[in-house]
Amino acid sequence: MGASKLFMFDQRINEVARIAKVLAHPARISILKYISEQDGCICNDLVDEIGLSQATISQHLTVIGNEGLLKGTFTGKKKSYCLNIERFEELQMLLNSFLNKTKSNCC
Amino acid sequence: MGASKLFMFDQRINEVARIAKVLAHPARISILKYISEQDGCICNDLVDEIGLSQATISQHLTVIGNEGLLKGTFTGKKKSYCLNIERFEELQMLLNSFLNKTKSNCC
DNA sequence: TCGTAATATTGCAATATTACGATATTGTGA
DNA sequence: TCACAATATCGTAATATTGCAATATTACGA
Repeated sequence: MGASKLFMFDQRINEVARIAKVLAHPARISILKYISEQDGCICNDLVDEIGLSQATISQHLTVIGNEGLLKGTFTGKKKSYCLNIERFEELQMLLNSFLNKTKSNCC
Repeated sequence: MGASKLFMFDQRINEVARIAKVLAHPARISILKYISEQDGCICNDLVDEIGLSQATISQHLTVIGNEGLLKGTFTGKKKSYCLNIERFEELQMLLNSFLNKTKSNCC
């Protein structure tokens, strides 16, 4: 019942799914978009921009961060987030590697 | 509280998230992988292959199908699923379009 | 027509995710 | 040190997803 039979899938497959999960919520897409547009940004900007509560934004940032997609630096009491481009590209490549392999043969 | 504040995000953003959501579960990744490897396949094969119940597999197939990723043809009482490559590539392009735009500027 | 095989749907239980108020933490400047 | 601003974490409610047994549907062959 319920979820989490993840154990039964091989690592590669779980990895692709995990990457996709980060992108699977519009708030996180918005956050990534905004961060990239701002060339570094701040959580509170996101709260204003996206219109979700500070707690919720912070939570989404954690989800994105857990996949290694963010570099955050404190400047004073504010935290500047920006993309970890290397990791970002790595994930994009993993995704595309799966997608390309999948579409290569078909009926 | 809880979920679904999707209305507040623009269409483009919701679309990317929706695409990612299809890929956000290892069972669905496995299904896509298996279908592509088999050059057309059958639901019951998937049940054996993936080890989830027939009902669950069928459900996942519906999720994948709702994004237009499957073409199913009945041959007798069996249903042959295969990838809708055109749609598959379209989604891949949408994803990459977002990812590329996002990573292009950074601090 | 019946029985059977393959797939879909329904109903429901278990989990996971999302959201937010309240509170904690951390750093700054007075 | 104290008050304040920015961010993180906790607790909890609402919603969504996942999974399966049971049942329905559909198509075939006898």
